[in-house]
Amino acid sequence: MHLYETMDLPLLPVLARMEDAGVKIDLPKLRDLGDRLGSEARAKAADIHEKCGEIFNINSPKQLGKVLFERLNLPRPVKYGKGKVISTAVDVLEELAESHEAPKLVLEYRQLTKLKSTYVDALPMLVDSAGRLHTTFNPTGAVTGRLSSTNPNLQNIPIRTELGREIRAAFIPKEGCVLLAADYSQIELRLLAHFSEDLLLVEAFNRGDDIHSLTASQVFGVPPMMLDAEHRRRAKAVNFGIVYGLSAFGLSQQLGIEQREAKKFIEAYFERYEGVRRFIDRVIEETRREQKVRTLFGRIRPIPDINSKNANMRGFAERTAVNTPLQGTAADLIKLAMINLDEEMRTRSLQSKMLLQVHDELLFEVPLAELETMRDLVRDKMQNVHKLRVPLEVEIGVGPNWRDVE
DNA sequence: CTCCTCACG
DNA sequence: ACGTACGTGAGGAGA
Repeated sequence: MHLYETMDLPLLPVLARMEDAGVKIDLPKLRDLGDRLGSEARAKAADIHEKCGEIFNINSPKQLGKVLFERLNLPRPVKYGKGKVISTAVDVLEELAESHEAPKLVLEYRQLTKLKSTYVDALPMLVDSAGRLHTTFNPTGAVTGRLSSTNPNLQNIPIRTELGREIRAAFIPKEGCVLLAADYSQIELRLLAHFSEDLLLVEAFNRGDDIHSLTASQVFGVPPMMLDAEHRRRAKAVNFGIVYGLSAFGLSQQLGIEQREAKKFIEAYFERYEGVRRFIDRVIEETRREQKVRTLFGRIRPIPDINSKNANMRGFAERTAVNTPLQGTAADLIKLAMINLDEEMRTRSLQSKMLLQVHDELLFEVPLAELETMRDLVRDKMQNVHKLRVPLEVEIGVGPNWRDVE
């Protein structure tokens, strides 16, 4: 039996049904939001032009760079951006905000125009006559085995800012239904525990401990009772870094700390989580021999650059080799769960519809009469999709729109 | 078309 | 000494 037969092929009709179902959109809400974003963006632009003493196209990184670095003479970022254009990306503008009012305004302007152009203006044009929006899922969209979503991409609907969440609130269920969102909690770290068999990590997940607090306690040498929010925030970044194949530089950028300090955190981490260190070493070594990595279910990703003479390319390849089994196995697991769930829903003639998959989350439209049935079914099929050395936890939220699911 | 930027997990 | 966190898709600028 190959992956293709057990997983990728059976997933196709499931994806087709999801695409066909589509998700209902609150068009008046989007229109109101568009008006708000539009007028706020115009006001913001006028403010920027006044503070800079010049009218220019703020959307043009080239023109913006000229104004900031030549006209206003703001300090150039350390990393010049090897090209001709000096970077005006978020982290650069955040730093410049300390020297002048304009960069902060530009960031606010960018948020408004991003939300308007990419979502509020673009999505309504794709809504069908029934008020529903249909994406296309690409089953092989990502090299790791993840899906991707296009035309429109419904896997990057805003959630991180209050204003962005207004867009999410425009995703609604049809009459008589609610939306049910189910997401795997820390699935990649659980898979790291599974693969590495690291004692601390496995036992922590089996006890149901807060994993970021544990890492904070281990890395910073602070007793659990004495941890504050900042400890936990930094530990969370360390855990993310481990999954991505971290470097001291990357962690220091992420946390805004010295590279020396980041290096100490990383060393402390591997001293405590020896199983994780061995796992990373083993994956890199195996990848060097085979020039490829595999997920738990045998999905293969070639990593030819793992033996490159170019240290930079080799570094990329090594981080990729570490990350792929984690990201890729998570993708395999949710694909399997989707197949099993779809099968069960059809067998039981349920009217609920699976609508979207966002990498570690599934979204359903559920008639009120099926709510408790679906809660139990979704949790069961997702959590028990495959037996691992640690439990898989699924958080389920229900609500009148995609923002207010809890 | 490529580059930059930024939305998500 | 070098450049650096993994994986995507989309819109606007500019050539």
